[in-house]
Amino acid sequence: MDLFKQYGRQYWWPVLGNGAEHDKTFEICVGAILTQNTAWTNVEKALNRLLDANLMTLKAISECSVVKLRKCIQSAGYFRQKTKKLKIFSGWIIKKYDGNWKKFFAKPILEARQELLNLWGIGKETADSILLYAGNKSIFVIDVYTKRLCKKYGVEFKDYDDYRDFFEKGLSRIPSGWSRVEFYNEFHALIVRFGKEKSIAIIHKIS
DNA sequence: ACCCAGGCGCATG
DNA sequence: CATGCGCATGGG
Repeated sequence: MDLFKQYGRQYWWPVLGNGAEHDKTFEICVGAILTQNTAWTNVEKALNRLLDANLMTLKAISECSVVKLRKCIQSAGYFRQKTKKLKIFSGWIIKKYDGNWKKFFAKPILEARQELLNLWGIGKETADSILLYAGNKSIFVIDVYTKRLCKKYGVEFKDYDDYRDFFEKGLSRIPSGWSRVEFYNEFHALIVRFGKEKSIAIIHKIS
């Protein structure tokens, strides 16, 4: 909470306003995939290019040519892999859920998570980001910053899911006025920024 | 000229 | 099981 007082809301996702009617849930998923090991500034450029090209929809991405898609997302790096990832992801949600997010997010959370993990190109962090930020599911997202923070305080696990349990159990009391989802969202964002700026701040009593 | 960024899949020992 | 490596761009 000290971090929160210091920095305030981070407003991570959502999202590019830009007036245009596009699928914001999808935009979050695209961002989650494009930002894999990549600076967000580079991802933003790619997202804007996709918007400008009217490609920020499931249908458009899954139907557009590989060459065109690559050009749009080039700035986000690893563009060959990421093009494939976006196409696989889009094709899957269209085929299995008629492109209807509600149908997918209606599933029990762990089933939904596993299904994401079964897709090529979606690992645990990306899956959890999609569930939390796109699906508003209460899943705590772990990334390198979170692990670094833990290590600093002498907490280490070998498995990703052990970190996740640690935070989800440790953060059992949610501050009043916050939903669990909002709190996870904000907490994760703060950790990332905290890591970036190497600020001195204290998170106590996590567990 | 390096190093890093909101990872992941795959090959190797 | 657990490391190691390739993937690619742009900013410090």
